[in-house]
Amino acid sequence: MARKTKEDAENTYATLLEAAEQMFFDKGVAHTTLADIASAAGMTRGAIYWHFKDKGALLKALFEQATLPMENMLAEATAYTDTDPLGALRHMCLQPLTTLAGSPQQQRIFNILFHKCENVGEVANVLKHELACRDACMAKFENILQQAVAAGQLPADTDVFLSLQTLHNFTMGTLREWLLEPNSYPLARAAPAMVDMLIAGLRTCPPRIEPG
Amino acid sequence: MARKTKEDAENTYATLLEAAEQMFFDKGVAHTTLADIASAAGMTRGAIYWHFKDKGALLKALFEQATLPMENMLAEATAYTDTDPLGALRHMCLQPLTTLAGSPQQQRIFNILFHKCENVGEVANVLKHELACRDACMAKFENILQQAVAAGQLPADTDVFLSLQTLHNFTMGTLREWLLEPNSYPLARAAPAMVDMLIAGLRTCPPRIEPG
DNA sequence: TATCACATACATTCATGTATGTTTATTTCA
DNA sequence: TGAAATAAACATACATGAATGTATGTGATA
Repeated sequence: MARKTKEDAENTYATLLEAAEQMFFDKGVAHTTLADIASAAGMTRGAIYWHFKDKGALLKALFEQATLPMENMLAEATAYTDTDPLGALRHMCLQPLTTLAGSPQQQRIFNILFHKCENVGEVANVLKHELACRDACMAKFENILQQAVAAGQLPADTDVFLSLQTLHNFTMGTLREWLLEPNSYPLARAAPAMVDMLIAGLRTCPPRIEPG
Repeated sequence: MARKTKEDAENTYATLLEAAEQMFFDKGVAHTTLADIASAAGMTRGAIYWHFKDKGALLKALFEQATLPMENMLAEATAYTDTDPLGALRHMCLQPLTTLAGSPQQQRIFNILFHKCENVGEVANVLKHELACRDACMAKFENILQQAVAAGQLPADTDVFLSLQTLHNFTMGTLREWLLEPNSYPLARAAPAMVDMLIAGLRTCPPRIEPG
């Protein structure tokens, strides 16, 4: 057609992102063609090539929406200072689980991340940013764990690194596995019990620094 | 070339599988062409089309190698009868972690499973078998958990289902995350400490059956 | 009137599937 | 037993379709 108003253009930009999200979710990143996305958005590939360089740029724009909540969590957790490290830890473990359970859009995006894309080549490059965000989160986590040890909430010989890994692995695994069958159990209600169990384990039998 | 002896043929079959494994690992399932695989195996696509119907059949054959250890674990766990359910549980949680840590080939295959393929369309169909195996494992797990409750090793009001999910999520998450950076820590040595922590949490603060 | 925001048309590449060729191990039969 | 026939185990060649990127067209808007 023709030139639209600036608002119209931004609208089609968003529409294209939504269509991409839907198509990636349905057919996987590698198997969705730009024609698929354009068609789902009710346009042609011309619109896509106008707003994005290629499929990789589309994916990157899509995933950048997903890192925002992570960064929010980071900022929020920083507010929780040293009054109750273990409580902060609990909160930080819970946060991604409950927010995911409450946001269908995040569910689609993380479903794409976990199950609908290959971590190779161009996509891997896009995911570098996610990894950086993850590392920042884990650094924060480790910091809080150390505070918990220092505050006497955890045994002195706790292996902070392994504790960190355990919590992280559980969290990521829960996100991934729950997304496979979101109706198998209510994540938002179940998450507190799960996390409390982990923290109880952390207090009674934390991973110790191994000799050798 | 021409007709080889039967042994030769089986040899090329295995070679093709190895090449596919390597290429899937390097470039992802969707982005590896049959020409890539054939070339890596030192042959042409003719060989592939002779031994396999298409790429999906190749992938299926490759993944069937991966389910074998799972089924072994299942059989092995069945041997552990009701003398010590919690001990059996510990063993079953540990098994996949330690075997993965010890088998480079399993590491490649599971890496493909987790990070190098899209769970959509044809591939999703191939993975149905894995899911079925997983379900069998989880049923066994649940059974053992119930035995542990019955034997008094776990509180009577333990939510067996949620306990199961928690352990399962941790296990899958650990496999996935460790494969992203296998050198970040020695999984085989770390796994016992991690699993013991989880089981301690299970004993001291298991997920309870929620009212409502 | 220029340019924005697309749609349309075109050229190219690439992967797939199939059809056919080729060589050699088996089998068969005299 | 030995030669011809068959069929196994691939390689090669070809046809097809699909996806991409780009080039160009076009109508509204500022």
